[in-house]
Amino acid sequence: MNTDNSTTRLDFIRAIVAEDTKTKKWDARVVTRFPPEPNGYLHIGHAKSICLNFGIAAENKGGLCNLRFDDTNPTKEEGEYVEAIKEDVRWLGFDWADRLYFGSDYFEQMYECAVGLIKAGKAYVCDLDPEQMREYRGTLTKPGKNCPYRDRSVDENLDLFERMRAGEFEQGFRVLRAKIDMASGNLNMRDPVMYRILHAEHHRTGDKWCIYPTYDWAHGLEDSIEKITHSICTLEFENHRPLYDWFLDELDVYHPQQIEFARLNLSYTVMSKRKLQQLVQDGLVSGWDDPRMPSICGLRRRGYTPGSIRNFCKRIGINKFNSTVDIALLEHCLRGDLNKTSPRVMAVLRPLKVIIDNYPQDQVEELEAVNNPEDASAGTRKVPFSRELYIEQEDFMAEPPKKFYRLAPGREVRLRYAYFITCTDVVKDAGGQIIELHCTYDPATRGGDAPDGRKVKSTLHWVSAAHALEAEARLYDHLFSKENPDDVAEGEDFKSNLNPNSLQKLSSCRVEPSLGQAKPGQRYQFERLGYFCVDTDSSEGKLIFNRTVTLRDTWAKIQKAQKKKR
RNA sequence: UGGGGAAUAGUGUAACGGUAGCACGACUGACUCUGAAUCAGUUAGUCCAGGUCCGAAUCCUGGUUCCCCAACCA
Repeated sequence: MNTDNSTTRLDFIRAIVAEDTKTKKWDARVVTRFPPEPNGYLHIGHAKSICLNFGIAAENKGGLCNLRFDDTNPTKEEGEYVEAIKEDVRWLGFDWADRLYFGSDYFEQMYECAVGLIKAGKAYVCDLDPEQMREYRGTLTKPGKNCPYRDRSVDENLDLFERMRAGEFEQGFRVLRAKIDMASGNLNMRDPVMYRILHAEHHRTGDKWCIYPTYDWAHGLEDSIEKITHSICTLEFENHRPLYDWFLDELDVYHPQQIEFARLNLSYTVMSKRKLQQLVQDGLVSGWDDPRMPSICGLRRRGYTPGSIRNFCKRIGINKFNSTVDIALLEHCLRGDLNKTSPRVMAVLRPLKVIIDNYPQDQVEELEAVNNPEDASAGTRKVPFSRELYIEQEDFMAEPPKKFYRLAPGREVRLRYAYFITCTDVVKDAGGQIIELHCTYDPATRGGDAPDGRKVKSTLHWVSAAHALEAEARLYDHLFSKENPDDVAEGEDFKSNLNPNSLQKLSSCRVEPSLGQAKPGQRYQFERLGYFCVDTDSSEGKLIFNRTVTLRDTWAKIQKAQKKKR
């Protein structure tokens, strides 16, 4: 039974693609591309675009999606980002096969095209400096005016452009502009710059070039050269579409269709490259791969699965208006995936010692535990049980409030896969802090069931004190404490909304011995606590776990509600 | 009198002139050796005002609100 009707309900972009395929607009070809600029790391907003572009290609017979680096600005871009981006796209589960391209590979062709445009009288070399150009451009409400260089002869333009390429001029002096319309209501059409002089080393072309194409000039050409059918980009490029079309029309070359969709916004986090960069630079997070970051590498380190991110991207839809998706949906997708695949294990985050007074002093039993109730093939494992154990501090209350049905004085609970125990005594230190519990166990309940059929209200996780491994756990919460981090008081910025409790490190956790071999990246469910994965900082001698996401926690909600009442 | 986009439950999205549906969240309840998962249910919506029509989220008119654009960034 498949009630997933997402395949029959097409978003507006897929609808366009389907229609074009039907009418054979592009000879029934479907070719998309994901065109990152290698000047930073990918984040989950990029994942939306990646899933869209690679997804559309995969859903259509013979469809292709290229990975193309839009590397037209050597002052901002670096080769190191290229590898990181490739790794992230691959990790997300997409394959560009042999179609890895770079805008810089087309520089020569672009140059030839520009020469053609000059010859056609559609482009000219302009000597205005940036400030003058701004003045000539006009404003949103006032038309611009033609610059004095607009009517240079074709020969003069050709000569100057050639000399720009030859490196005769200083950086910032002289640009090549398209001759369109200085009075256009669309500022992008007011004779946009096509080439600027940049005496900078390019990560791929080295010092071969000192003029570089701007986005508007380069992007459509890149799409055209690669015979892209649907050039999908974000909303802010809508104003650029007339220019995209103008260039390709004037050049009279293959002309893809540009389609714009809305970026992803997520509650409790920021998505702009600039802001994320700032968090890294200011040391407010440990790096781009800090598990609290919405970057792909951050999510990966946190323990997110590629499948959960893909599923999320499928469910948020595609539209043309700004919206903010509740991060709870991302977490829902994550839990859904992790629940099916994560081996269960017992770990105690904040240990409280329990002594089973009537359990033989040096006896150890190996009790059988289920690895994954969602997956019978995951099998079972043995967990050691002994007289001294640790349970979770919050699983005991000396004076239990209503609806607390874990351990309390005189109360009987089950230790998972082990025995029923009853609390007989509470030991406190001088300061009144509970330091250990004394309990008795019922030998007849071995394995966790009472032969007389009596029930207990709750089941606790535990570890054997002598056998447990010490570990560190890093508990994460939302990076920002406000749903919209940009919602700030006058004079403040988004950083003032950082959640001071977004990271909590617990260094004296105890985990069951089966975790001794755990390798970085491996994911587990710590029963009753959440999903955890081994951090890259972890080593054989020092286990470190990241809490990927908590389990849904009804008790926490009840507590919250009770607190509110008071 | 700049130009371009867009408005559907708290959130995200369907419905393309014919019963406003789905998911997340929240709230009930069932089940439970994870207060998890699972299952059942409740909650709540067409930006506003007119108009066309037997019938409007959808078409028309006029408003309102929000987003993008004045880099030699992408």
